[in-house]
Amino acid sequence: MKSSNPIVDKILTAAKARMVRFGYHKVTMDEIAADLRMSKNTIYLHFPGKIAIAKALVARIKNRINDHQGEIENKEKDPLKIISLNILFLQQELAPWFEFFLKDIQLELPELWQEFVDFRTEKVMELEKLVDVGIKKGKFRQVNPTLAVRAYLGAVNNIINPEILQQEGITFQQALETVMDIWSKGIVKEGKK
Amino acid sequence: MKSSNPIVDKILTAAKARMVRFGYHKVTMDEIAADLRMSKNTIYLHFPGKIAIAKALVARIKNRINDHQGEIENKEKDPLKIISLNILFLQQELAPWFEFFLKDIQLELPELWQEFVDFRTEKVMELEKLVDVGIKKGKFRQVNPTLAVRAYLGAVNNIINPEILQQEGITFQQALETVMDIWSKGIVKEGKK
DNA sequence: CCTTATAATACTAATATAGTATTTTTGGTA
DNA sequence: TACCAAAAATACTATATTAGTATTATAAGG
Repeated sequence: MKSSNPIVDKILTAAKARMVRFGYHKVTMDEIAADLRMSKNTIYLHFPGKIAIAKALVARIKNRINDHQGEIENKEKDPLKIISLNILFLQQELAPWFEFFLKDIQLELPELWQEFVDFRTEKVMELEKLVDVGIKKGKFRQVNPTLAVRAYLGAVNNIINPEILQQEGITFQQALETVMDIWSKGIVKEGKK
Repeated sequence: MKSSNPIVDKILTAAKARMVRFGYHKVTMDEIAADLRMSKNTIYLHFPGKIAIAKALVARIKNRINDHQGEIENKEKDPLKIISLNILFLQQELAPWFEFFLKDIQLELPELWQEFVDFRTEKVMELEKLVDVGIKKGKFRQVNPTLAVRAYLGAVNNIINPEILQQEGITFQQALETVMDIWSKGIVKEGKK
């Protein structure tokens, strides 16, 4: 993994901070420079333009996730735990980008958007394989792995939300355990089906 | 429920079609007029401006959902079924707006955004009460109703997706049944816990 | 006090678009 | 045919936005 120029890194970090919140289009080069207390010219010294920043951001997130990949599988043996940790990590890293940044990118830089989506699909498919293995081993019920993973992803996504956590007076970790609990055991009491 | 001018209705329908896909900001009055093969002046005859259209759209969706409210409860008795139908309807009606339109509105017309979010919260809370009743009656396990409903909403949201349905070769209805199945019974085989 | 790097500032040139004004077309009616 | 709305087509204005560049000011090191 190539470690990049620290200034380049600072620029990307500042760009990410804004673009994740407001989208690609609405963030101006002036704002990024102001955040960094850096001249706009200095930014143009390291990047040929705004588009290059978007591309670098996508490259960075892909690297980040790929770097962390595989660590979990070495430490955990329980397939439920492996799935849970993977989904947690994926959602934490990827979800923020979809909210605003990728909505803009989808319209303004469709090739880059496709690259991001393909990457995500690839990662999700790896999770589906894990569920599939669980089914084959007789540990899971005969559910559609794709739908099961998507359902879990959506559920986690909808609960990683500071507002709700605060409102419910629970920690992030507790919320995830609850979702995992529902996903694995369901909400219906046994014997009541 | 007041039935509005048919021209006003046409304008709103055209505006919705675009704004749901591209957001409020990116849709121009010229585009709406072109879609309708109608002069822009005619639009301005019925609406004082673009903002008024956004407000009317929000008002219309609220009316629509409120109108359909309650029908389900009269027809169904099984709480699981009631929850399922309610979540389905809510997600189908509301989810498309969040994708692009509300992202823009959140930044450009925050009061209107708040109105929409409050409305949604209100509806979700009604669902939580249903889960709560299920728990009190001993039909459901002792799960956090808020998280359970959010998890379900997120799961449904992540599966209402033409691409996935096609890829899996299943119908919309089948996908919903799967999600309901997982949500109620979990993915783990009984006796394997 | 000179030099270099970068911050601060100013500028340009292109683009977009809400809203209005004007002209043209159309379809109904006498 | 001639007239007359009403709405479509077209043109225009006025404003805002902002990527990218050029210029000037400032500060730190030698």
